[in-house]
Amino acid sequence: MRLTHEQFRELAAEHGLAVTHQRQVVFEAVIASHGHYSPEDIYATVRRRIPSISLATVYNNLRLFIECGLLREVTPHASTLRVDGNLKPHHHLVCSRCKSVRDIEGEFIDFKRLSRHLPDGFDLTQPLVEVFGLCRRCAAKK
Amino acid sequence: MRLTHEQFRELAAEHGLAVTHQRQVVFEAVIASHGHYSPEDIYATVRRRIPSISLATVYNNLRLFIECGLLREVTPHASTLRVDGNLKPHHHLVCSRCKSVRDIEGEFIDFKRLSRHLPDGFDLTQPLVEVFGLCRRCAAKK
DNA sequence: TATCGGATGAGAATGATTATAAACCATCCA
DNA sequence: TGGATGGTTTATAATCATTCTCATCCGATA
Ligand SMILES: [Mn+2]
Ligand SMILES: [Mn+2]
Ligand SMILES: [Zn+2]
Ligand SMILES: [Zn+2]
Repeated sequence: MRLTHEQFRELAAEHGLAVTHQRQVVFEAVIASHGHYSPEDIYATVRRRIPSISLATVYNNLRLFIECGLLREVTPHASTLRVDGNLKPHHHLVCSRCKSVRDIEGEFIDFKRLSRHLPDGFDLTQPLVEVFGLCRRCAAKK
Repeated sequence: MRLTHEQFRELAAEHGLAVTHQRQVVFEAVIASHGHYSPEDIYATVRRRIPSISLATVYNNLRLFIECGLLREVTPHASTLRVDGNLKPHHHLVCSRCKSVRDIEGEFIDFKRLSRHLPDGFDLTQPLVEVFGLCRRCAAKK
């Protein structure tokens, strides 16, 4: 996908964001990437078009886009290590906003259907699933 | 759950780990916690029993336990931010070892059944699901 | 074109985690 | 029981991703 200057201007207006050259180029780099990349990756790409851009600007804009819902965060966990002493296989329910984690019971995965969509050789012997949403408290605030 | 010295000794032997006092106390702290805590949290707990213990020891042993499968990591993503320009709702398949992320298609979640197990007020309007396993390459190595 | 508030860039600061190296100690064996 | 051995612990330094600070810049509006 390639955005015209005009399309990005409209998107930005919808979300109350000022239109700057850096912002447009960062956004386009992510959209065009078709992957799940890090800020450093994006930075490297964007520098080819704007050599003077700063890494902080990339971070700023990625955060901004994520908050607006213009981009999705692939790593929506707490940013620090958490460990679990519950060794019984179980799934987790995670709040995308406050990052709280709860155990969740129940057989709600259709493994037959899931396995049809797995890439060849992917090992799901001990499948773990995390479901993301908003906990009651965070849903109320929003 | 509370482990006797003897039980921990057996567990450690099974996994080829030396038995030390610090190691036992760290492990017990996690098992007893019934939650999803950070190394700092565990450190605070363990210090009540071993005031001289070092934070590095807590990190060392948590890592070790996770590698052995004695504990589970609640945050099995890459430790740095990743962004996704694909705005279409979709799910992810994540390799627990190399942290690679792939999009996955298909309706393999039984939301009716899932919602029966949700805590009251949890908002799943835009559900995201991550399925963890081992990619072909990592499954081959192991 | 002049003004103003938000955006940018360079570099410092922060915070989590890991690396280093010396002291320590669990285990094994004489 | 004492002594060697190698893995473990500790204190601290180093690293790395990310955020902060603030001076400068620039896009939007009139
Ligand atoms: Mn759990
Ligand atoms: Mn994706
Ligand atoms: Zn929440
Ligand atoms: Zn892998």
